Amino acid sequence: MKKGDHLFLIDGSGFIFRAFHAIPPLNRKSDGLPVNAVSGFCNMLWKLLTDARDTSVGVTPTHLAVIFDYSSTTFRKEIYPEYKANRSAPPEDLVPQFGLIRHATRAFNLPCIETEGFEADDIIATYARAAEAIGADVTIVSSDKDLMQLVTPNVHMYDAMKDKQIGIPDVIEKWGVTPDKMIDLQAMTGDSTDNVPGIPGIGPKTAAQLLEEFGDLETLLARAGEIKQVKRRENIIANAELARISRKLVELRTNVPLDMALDQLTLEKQDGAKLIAFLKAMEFTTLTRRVAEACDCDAAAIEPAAVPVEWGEEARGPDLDKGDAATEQKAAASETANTEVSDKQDLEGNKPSELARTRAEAFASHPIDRTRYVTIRDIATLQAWIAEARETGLVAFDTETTSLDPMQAELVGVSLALQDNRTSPASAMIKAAYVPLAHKTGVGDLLGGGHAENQIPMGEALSALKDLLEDPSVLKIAQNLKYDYLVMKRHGIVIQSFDDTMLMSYVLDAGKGNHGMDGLSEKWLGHTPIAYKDVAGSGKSAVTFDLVDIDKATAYAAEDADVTLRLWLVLKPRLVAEGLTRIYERLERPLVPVLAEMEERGITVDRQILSRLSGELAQKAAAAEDEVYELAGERFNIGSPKQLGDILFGKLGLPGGSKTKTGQWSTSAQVLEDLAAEGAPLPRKIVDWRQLTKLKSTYTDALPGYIHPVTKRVHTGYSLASTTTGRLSSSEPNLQNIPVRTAEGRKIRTAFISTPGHKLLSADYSQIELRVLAHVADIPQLRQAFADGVDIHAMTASEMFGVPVEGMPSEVRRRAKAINFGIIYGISAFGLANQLGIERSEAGDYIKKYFERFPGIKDYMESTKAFAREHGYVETIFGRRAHYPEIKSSNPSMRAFNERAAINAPIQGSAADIIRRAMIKIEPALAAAGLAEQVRMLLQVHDELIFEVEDGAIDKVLPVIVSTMEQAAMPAISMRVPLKVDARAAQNWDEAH
DNA sequence: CCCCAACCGTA
DNA sequence: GTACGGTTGGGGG
Repeated sequence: MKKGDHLFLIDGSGFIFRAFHAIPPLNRKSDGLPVNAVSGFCNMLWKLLTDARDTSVGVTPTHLAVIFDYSSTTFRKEIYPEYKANRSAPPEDLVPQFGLIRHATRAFNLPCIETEGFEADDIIATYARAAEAIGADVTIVSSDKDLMQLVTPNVHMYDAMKDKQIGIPDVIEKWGVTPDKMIDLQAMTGDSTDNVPGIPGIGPKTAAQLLEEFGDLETLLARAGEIKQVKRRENIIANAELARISRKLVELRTNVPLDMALDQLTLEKQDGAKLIAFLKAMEFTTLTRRVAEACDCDAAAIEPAAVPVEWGEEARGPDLDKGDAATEQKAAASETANTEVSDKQDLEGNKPSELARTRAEAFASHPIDRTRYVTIRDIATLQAWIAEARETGLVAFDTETTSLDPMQAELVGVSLALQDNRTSPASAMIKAAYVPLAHKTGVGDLLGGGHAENQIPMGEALSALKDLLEDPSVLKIAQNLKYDYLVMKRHGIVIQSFDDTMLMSYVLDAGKGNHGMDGLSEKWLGHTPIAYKDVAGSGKSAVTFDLVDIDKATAYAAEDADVTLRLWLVLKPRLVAEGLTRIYERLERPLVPVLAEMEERGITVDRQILSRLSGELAQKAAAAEDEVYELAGERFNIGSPKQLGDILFGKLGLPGGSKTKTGQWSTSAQVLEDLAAEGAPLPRKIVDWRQLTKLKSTYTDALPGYIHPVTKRVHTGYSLASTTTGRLSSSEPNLQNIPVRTAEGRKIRTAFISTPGHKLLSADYSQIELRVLAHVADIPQLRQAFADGVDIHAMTASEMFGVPVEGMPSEVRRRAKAINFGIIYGISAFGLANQLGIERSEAGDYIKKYFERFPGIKDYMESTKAFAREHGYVETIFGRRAHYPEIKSSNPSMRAFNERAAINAPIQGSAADIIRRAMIKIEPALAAAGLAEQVRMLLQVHDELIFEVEDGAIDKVLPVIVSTMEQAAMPAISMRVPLKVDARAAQNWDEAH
């Protein structure tokens, strides 16, 4: 072997397990012998031997060996007798395949290597290092994390089942550490399948974080006293020795005595007849035919080989850690394709944080070049792009449509961006294209223009795109994917495997401005994309995108995909570096399809009811208006606070209350109520008029305009990334602010109805934010009260004022309730005084008293503020961050405002996280109960979920929903306070609530 | 035509 | 005192 050679080391035991679980066991020989793993193994080998160049490895091997485990009694047992002690017997159908795979290896004329006392991984490690020392390149065919410690610039891994190369950046992105730190990481996290103990309570994320901070395990153990988290510190100190043993278990030996020298692994010519004989025995007809073609043999003339099958115990060497189906599935599910950045040229960053920077710099030297964009006008070219996306496993994707409303939008074209691996440096080169599908000609033409020429027919293009978008092995990257998801879903395409750069930015930087593409592009790429209005015009002259010239459309649309891919390359490693991957993957990304489906379903709103209410409101408002003019002595625009102020405080000379920030007299409801209390009749009428006109204009008049012409339902849009705390927001229409507090307002809710044969089911969390407060601040009395299910505000009042709960005056309870809410909002004496209509000094006394009774609350507030000042953000109980960059402002009121917001955010945000988790879990929970078909989740209103349920299924559905919601924090967080959910079903939203 | 302030609906 | 979005009036361009 010499410099420049390429050695392939195949982890035979690992592959067989992986293939066994990945390939359906349908694949049996006619006599019933299961051969699915053997089949996968043979196909993979053939592919690598004949056209490895066409896989993502991209090179042809000069040397190759298949390595197996010999037995499970290795030196590791001596270090730690419990090593792999908990493994279970392999599945019955797998047992005979171990022997068959060794036969297969020999049939391929390949070295079949195993050494007693050592695991396959140690042999692989030894060969890899030896080859590397000579200057050869190495590809380890395996996706086992235990081998990732071997990855270097010259040693790659290759996941044959996903056709994915794993290099340094991939290890970093998956585990948050460089490959050389993998040993330390595994030593800390342990491995349940191998029974490697590790340090209890330390998972991959924590381990990566600690390694980023301390450098390596030994340093960490030496300086463990510096760790702030008490429990973590104690765990690490107590288990230091266990960690050291674990390290010995996971560190691979690179000095295993080798039976075959590297030179003996030279790839030999195939013996076609021998291979075909084996393949025929296995009844692999397709592969037999291919091999026969390739070696120009007559397969029919070759007799199947006699292959002995070992069913029994003596079948050697299953390496069970690779065989834990649950582990494998989890890995496959959590790993939605990692970056495919090739690092052949550049040794990209040693830390994820540096990777983000390195890439941003790479983009600076390869700025966006719109002249390179292409317009795809024929199906063959589109197919070629799709094939390339399959190779790289990564594609940025964007749709162009006729509307911002995904329920109305007509698809006009799609754009794609790919990493171009043939250019160098690979990390910086991206190619992008636009596929026009429904552009029209003749803008300004009276006939409205016809279909533009040279566009791929919509159906043909969609069918090709469907294969790509639904392929789980290709990661689709989009900005605000929910939009594209809905548009494509309406065309029968359900996007699988995706990332959303908007959501990544949101998870990283909530509270630091918007997460729109143009802003992110400026911020991370220093590039200003073409403005939409420069392409489609604005205002009266604006046209829909189908009327945009295709060349202009290409520049605009392809750029969007290009920018999106570049953003992803920068944001993905940042997510890892900041330890936020989990939040993104568990709390953010899974909500995209959930919300998209809620938006798509919509809810029925009864036009007649609203119309009748509008009439009633119009009459009442007109009557109120007349009375206002009567009392004012003249007609004026009541809706103008300016004119109203002139009447009230000028003409009538009523005492003005507060002023607005522009110096106008305030005419707020609060001010008017105060004036009414003084006995003036006009202010009361104004308040009434305002309520009536508000209900009419915002709700009864506006809602019918949102009824979709086809579905006849109202489809709100949810924004996942527009609040600082993690709440959703709803718009067009906003269905999170439908009136409920007044009887008049509640009538509007009666217009939200279920479809025939169904009921609306409303399930809402009771006092969720106070419960979260009791949990995070750990207040014994509050915890007890919630555990006992008593009236929380009455309990608070009783504690503070010494009044027994029995027979408590409602005013006393009201004050306690206001204080409880005030606490959640980051209380101030000013605000509380305002709320209760008392003196500021009195409010201050209440707060003081409250802090005396519940000192933990004060502690929580102070420590939250200190945390916010130190880090610039606060965290929810699940680790979501809300940033407050102005928390150190020199402006006292600005600073105080930020402090209150920072105190509120973990409470509001944790509650938001809990309901997010519930929303993600609901569908699977219902499906598990066999009820998925009878229920549709329609709306979310911060602490409430509204479902449409088939009449007959309500009794079964209700408990599933209630318990899913109540258990939603588990298992991530075990709440110190129970969560309580109330649920009810009725014909309309008013009665259900 | 666009933007802001004021106001008010929800949790 | 926290977090939103929608409507209206009104001013500036």
